[in-house]
Amino acid sequence: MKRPTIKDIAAAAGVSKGAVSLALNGRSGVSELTRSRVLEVASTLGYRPSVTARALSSASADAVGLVLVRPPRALGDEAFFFQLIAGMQSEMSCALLLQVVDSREAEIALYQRWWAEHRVDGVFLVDLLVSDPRVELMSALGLPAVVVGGAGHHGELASVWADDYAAMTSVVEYLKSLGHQRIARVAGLASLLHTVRRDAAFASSVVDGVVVAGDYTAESGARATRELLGRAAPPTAIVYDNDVMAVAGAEVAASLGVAVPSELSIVAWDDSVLCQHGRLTALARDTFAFGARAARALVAVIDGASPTDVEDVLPELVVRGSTGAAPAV
Amino acid sequence: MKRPTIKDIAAAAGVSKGAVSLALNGRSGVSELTRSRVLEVASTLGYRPSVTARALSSASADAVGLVLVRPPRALGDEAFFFQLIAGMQSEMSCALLLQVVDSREAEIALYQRWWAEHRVDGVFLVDLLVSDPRVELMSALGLPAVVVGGAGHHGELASVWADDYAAMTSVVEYLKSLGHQRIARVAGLASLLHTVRRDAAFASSVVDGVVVAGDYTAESGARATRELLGRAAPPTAIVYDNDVMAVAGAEVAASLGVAVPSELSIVAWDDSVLCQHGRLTALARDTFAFGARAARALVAVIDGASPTDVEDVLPELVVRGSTGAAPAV
DNA sequence: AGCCGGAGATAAACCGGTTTAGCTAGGGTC
DNA sequence: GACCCTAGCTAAACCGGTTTATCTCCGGCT
Repeated sequence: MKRPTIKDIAAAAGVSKGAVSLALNGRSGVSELTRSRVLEVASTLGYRPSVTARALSSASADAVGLVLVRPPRALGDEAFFFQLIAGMQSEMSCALLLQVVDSREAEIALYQRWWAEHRVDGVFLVDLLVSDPRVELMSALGLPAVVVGGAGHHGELASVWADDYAAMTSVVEYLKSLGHQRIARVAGLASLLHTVRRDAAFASSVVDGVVVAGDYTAESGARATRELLGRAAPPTAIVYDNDVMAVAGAEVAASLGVAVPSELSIVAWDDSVLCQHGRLTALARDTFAFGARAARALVAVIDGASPTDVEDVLPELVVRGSTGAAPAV
Repeated sequence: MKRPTIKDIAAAAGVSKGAVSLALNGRSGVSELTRSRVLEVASTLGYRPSVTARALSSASADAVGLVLVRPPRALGDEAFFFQLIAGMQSEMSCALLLQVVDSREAEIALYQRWWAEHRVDGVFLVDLLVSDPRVELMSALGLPAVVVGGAGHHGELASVWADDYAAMTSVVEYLKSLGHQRIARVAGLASLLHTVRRDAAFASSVVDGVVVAGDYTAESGARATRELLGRAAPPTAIVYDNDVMAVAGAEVAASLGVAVPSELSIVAWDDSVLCQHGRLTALARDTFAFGARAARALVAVIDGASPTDVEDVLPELVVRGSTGAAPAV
């Protein structure tokens, strides 16, 4: 089997390769008569331009890239990214080049390589670090990019983000209104920008708030919870940085005989089926829509729009059975 | 910024483009002296070959493809695919071109297009249909492919699969050993090959077994369960085709006041965090390892190995709190 | 001495597009 | 009628590789 090329069309239509190219791309330089003839021949031959060849002559690569730094095994449990990817796909007509690597260095090398090879038209940047070298890199390379989930403005890059600071504040206010005083937080990786944001918001709205570090795994969630509940003055409410840790925490509480929510209130960041079935109060954001928004932003930047920052809707607190009034002292 | 090309190396080393190409690819036609000189120049210049250009002259595209036919929104809940993708990535050094489309026709068109454009070196075929046109297509195109999860042999294609028939039989035997007589099944899409397999196994091992169709969504699982429990002689055990439907079914049972497992036993196909937290007995397979195996198979086929069928380990039944002895009559 | 063969290299064609330079014919201007 | 523009098209270069045809040189064999 062999696909028709631009040469075949040129021959069939009795014009030159160049004319065909002009005609197909809707550019001036050919008469309307010729253009329509070329288009007709192209469609009857079932012509599809080769993205590969086109990318070579410095045009579109018809793909955007996403690199995830993560131990591959851990990826499977993170519904967040899959939701995000699904959302991105819904707004893109091109393909997504996805690769999982195990280090930040490999990630940067990969972005450089993709750029050098004209493999992608643009990229998504996720898991933004506090001072992220990728932001600089993208500007230097001139590679269209969208920062996903990193609050604030980043160099010359477009960004799509949710206000973690305000969200954290609202969660704490909610817990306070229920009478909670000793509120703890099980945080995510400290190197990530949004962790720092949430930390800051938490610190400024809670007096004597305790923060324990986690790494998004169930084990770390369980460990942190056990540590917190074993204290002399255990917290009456815990806010977890993701759903997996929250669910693990709820189980630890149950196994220790700590009643939820009468003795301990639990809030999860990011809603999921897991929270729904565990009846956990969760800070829900529409990750799918978030991904879709990011994709729209990237497509816009690739099309030459000047980079803008898009703030996502504020996550909404979905109250379920895991939060309640603070226990009487 | 500009990456060095093969021409730059040729100039720097004082040889021709052709010689550089031969030297870099370890092919004969250049002296060892020249080869080492070229390699040295290439490394000092930081040369990286352009996959795009290489793909054009009918060589490797350094990517493999995966097309998912699915309403994008639904994708996010299917941890299965993400696990699978994560596993694939762990065994591949190249990138994965991922695209979600909404129809079988679009899927086929996309495979053809990717092939025509040399965009991928091979593809994964998932969600195999009973008589799947893609199998024929791959052979016709000569595009390396691996059938993922479709039991049995498929034309000239390699395949990686788990024995659904034996697995279903073992589940039923387990339930029978607990004394269950009225066993029902909430099936997945009838068009999929593995559904047919499981149906056949179910039919041959259960007398008067009831099968209700579902579509993997929580809603369909709930609906099917409600229907089954409303019957004159409701089943004492239900086997669901995925985890989402099983969890939904468990909730329906709870809301109807049907005790699990004393009045109703529940088994889910595919284990997940959802089942773990819902304490559901589940048929667990290591999806990550499954994906890794599929990737290895595809890499082998791309490297010219003759296609083979790899049978995955038999899924293991993880007994949790949702199954127990059948209620006394 | 004459012939053959092979190693080592180069120039050029090719992959499938885009882009630029150049050519031709027709119309308008003075 | 000479001159200039421009529309419409073609030929050719180019992107960065691979591959093939060709050319030269050198050694071995008869």
